[in-house]
Amino acid sequence: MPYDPSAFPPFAVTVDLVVLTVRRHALCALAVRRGEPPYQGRWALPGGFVRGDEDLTTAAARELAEETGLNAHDPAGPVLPNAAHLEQLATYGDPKRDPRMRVVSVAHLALAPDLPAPRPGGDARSVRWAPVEELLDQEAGYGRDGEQVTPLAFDHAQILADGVERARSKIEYSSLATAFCPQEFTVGELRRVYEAVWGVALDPRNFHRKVTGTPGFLVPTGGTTTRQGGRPAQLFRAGGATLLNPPMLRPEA
Amino acid sequence: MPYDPSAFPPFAVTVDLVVLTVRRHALCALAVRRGEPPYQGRWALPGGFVRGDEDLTTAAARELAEETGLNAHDPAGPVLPNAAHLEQLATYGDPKRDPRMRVVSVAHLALAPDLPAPRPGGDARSVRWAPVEELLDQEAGYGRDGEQVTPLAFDHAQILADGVERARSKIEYSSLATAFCPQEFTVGELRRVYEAVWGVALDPRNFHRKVTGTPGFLVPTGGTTTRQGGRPAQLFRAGGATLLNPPMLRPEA
DNA sequence: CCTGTTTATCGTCAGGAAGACGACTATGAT
DNA sequence: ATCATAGTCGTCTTCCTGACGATAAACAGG
Repeated sequence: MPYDPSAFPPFAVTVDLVVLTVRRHALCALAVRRGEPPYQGRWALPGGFVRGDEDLTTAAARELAEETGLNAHDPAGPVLPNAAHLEQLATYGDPKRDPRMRVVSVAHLALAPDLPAPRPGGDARSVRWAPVEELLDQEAGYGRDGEQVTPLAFDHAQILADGVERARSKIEYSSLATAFCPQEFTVGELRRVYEAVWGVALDPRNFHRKVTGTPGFLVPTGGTTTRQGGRPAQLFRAGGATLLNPPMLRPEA
Repeated sequence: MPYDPSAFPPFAVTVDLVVLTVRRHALCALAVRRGEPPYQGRWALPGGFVRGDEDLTTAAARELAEETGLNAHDPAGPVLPNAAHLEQLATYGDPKRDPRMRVVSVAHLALAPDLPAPRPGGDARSVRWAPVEELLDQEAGYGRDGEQVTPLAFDHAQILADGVERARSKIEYSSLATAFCPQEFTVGELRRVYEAVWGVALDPRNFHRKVTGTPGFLVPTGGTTTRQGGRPAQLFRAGGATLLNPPMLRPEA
């Protein structure tokens, strides 16, 4: 019964990317403006077709590089300067999600540090970092700079919401928040990542105690910096630990 | 560039199911024997093609019903007697995972209580509950009853391992362990679920304090049972809570 | 130079949760 | 009657967290 090669409906398979970063104390996602129907002129998540000989993760990494110039971080390989965390998020396959044909999209989640160049990819006008709050709040109407904000194309609002929720919960029990930081960073910078992703204020003293007391989370590099103003802060790199035990606790209310 | 309808490679899309239950103090998964090449005679996860007009979750629920007679549990609907938890697990799309053609499989995870009828589905000889340890340990060679055990077909060993890991971590911070129990169950039965899924022994006194002290986890029904021998135990139903805060802690070593 | 502001870092204390484990209870089996 | 088996309630110690006081090291401006 299964696998009759002559009797299965053909699908198009795409990858869509939720690329998150923290800019100006806000969690932002990469959005591209669609140049053709359907949803012409609307913002959408970057993505594209999976090629015939390509793995899903490979396709996602390729799209990520095309849009941002970021390399997917290979846990086995060396630490690259432009490395982003990349993982599979979920797969969306409602028969009506694309009006033209049956498309199944394997969404991926990428976490990147704040990029010096806002739009290193191909065409500049149609790619931007937008606060996720702005992209998800369909009632907002207008963004920060007066640009009209309409709901994201296709089911991308749902995909983005799922990606944001994944990131919010995953930084609780893993060291993934460091993926939002440059290679060297301070405890305060890491704290501001948590505050931006969770949208809450954290006590600097308790946060400092927690992260410096978790073995393998942070490794001091010896240097200090004063780029945030105030007293110089120690610089750290991400340690080898990936799972935090006990986890960071996200405040309730 | 994206979505040129004439220029995308066609894929077959399937759903594969990791159906877990707890039988005789062991975590077991549903396996079907393949009747045709490739991997003829090997055990595999149940699954099948997604139909042309069908959502992914719908396809998974349909396959689950076909193989086990279980209904997928709809959180919004009433509590059905034969309801299993069903959620999307991950998607597997290596170009070579099926030697015949390009197949992308959206794996789903289902958790079911121990079924009175071991193989309620279609053909009986070729479906069985097997301890996951047996299915995943490719060196085992022979199962409990002398039946030869070979590695699962395709990449199903990886899919099963991912599903088991998802279940193991998810019962930590959610009330999902109750999906392995009948509608009414005792604290001891719930504890044996945790012990089987995690493969560890838990202190009955601390476990009792924890689960009865977590608001919304368990609701006493008033009845008692002595089906486990010993002193009669209170019967409970699953409460409304889905997230456990603080979570159950999985012992380290 | 002194003062106020900002950020970083250390310390203290009370409350809650978890692991270890003793004690008692209510069944059925011998 | 005695024992074995499960279930349930308590106690104690330890660890972690949240709240928050205090000090340190930079910069800005008068």
